[in-house]
Amino acid sequence: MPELPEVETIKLGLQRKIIGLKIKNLQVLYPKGVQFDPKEVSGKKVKVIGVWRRAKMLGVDLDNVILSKTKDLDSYATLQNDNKLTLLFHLKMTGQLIFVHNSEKLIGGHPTEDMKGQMPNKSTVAVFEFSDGSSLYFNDQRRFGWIKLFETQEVKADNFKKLGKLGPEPFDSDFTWEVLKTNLMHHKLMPIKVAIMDQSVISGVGNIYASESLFEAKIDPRRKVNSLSDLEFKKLYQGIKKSLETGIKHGGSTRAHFVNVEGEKGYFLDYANVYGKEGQKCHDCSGKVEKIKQAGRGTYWCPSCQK
DNA sequence: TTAAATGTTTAAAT
DNA sequence: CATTTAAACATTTA
Repeated sequence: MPELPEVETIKLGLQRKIIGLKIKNLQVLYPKGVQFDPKEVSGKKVKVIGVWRRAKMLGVDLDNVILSKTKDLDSYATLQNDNKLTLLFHLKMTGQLIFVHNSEKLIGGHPTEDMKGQMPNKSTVAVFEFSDGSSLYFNDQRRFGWIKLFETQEVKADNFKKLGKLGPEPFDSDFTWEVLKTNLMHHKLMPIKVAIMDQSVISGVGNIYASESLFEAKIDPRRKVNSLSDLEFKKLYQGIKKSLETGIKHGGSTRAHFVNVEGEKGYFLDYANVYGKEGQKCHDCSGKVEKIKQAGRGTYWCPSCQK
């Protein structure tokens, strides 16, 4: 599930909580979801030194050196990394990462009721047990998600080339509306909503934020890419950034921050303008939100203000 | 019972 | 060859 904002939120949470911890054991409950030998990271010999995100993937850098203190958690990992290991997570549609320490819980990913309950549960794929007694649970209802193990320098080389053909990160400074237009125009005849979700066009936008972005930009999701004007590409560029920012601001689709048993409040979908709002009144006009199907996926939009 | 669910890969069709 | 669509993956829930 998680799209960029959800994975970003999880990243920010884990950076605060697991950096510096040593992995005592990796327990695997669903072997297909863990594509390496768990012994390679078990036995207290590796320590978490960094957590990062690329597209919808989450990386956890491991090392066995003593670290000096740094404020910037992002650059932490890149300081010293030669021939060290990196865990790579993809949560796909229904993945969750749940960090538990004493009575505290950090949850992120696909929102379900059981994520608040006892761990592990029936959807638990793997459990990282740290030497301080805390644990990180990787749950995945539909079991599409996975964890892989790479050499850090290998996975980070050439702007994460190993991870596939990935478009620019939406918040990188070299991502401009012109870049967005150029990449989208590789799919001239595709409906704009379908094209936005291609990860080689732009990284991290999935089904929720594609609908939200087009609503922000007031563009009909069925429009062919080559029918957009430059002004509309600019509006779409802004719409993508705005909807992703809003998602991150609200902690992604899940709370994804610390809670003490109580405290479960709303999540991003409560703030969405159109996603999941079929039949409801449009936030911006007097129209009604509709749902259509595009490339096998649901698209939500307001026909009266998205032209 | 059928459809759909926040993703990606691969095969098939155009 | 390039582009686009559909199926597949596995499970739960409406």
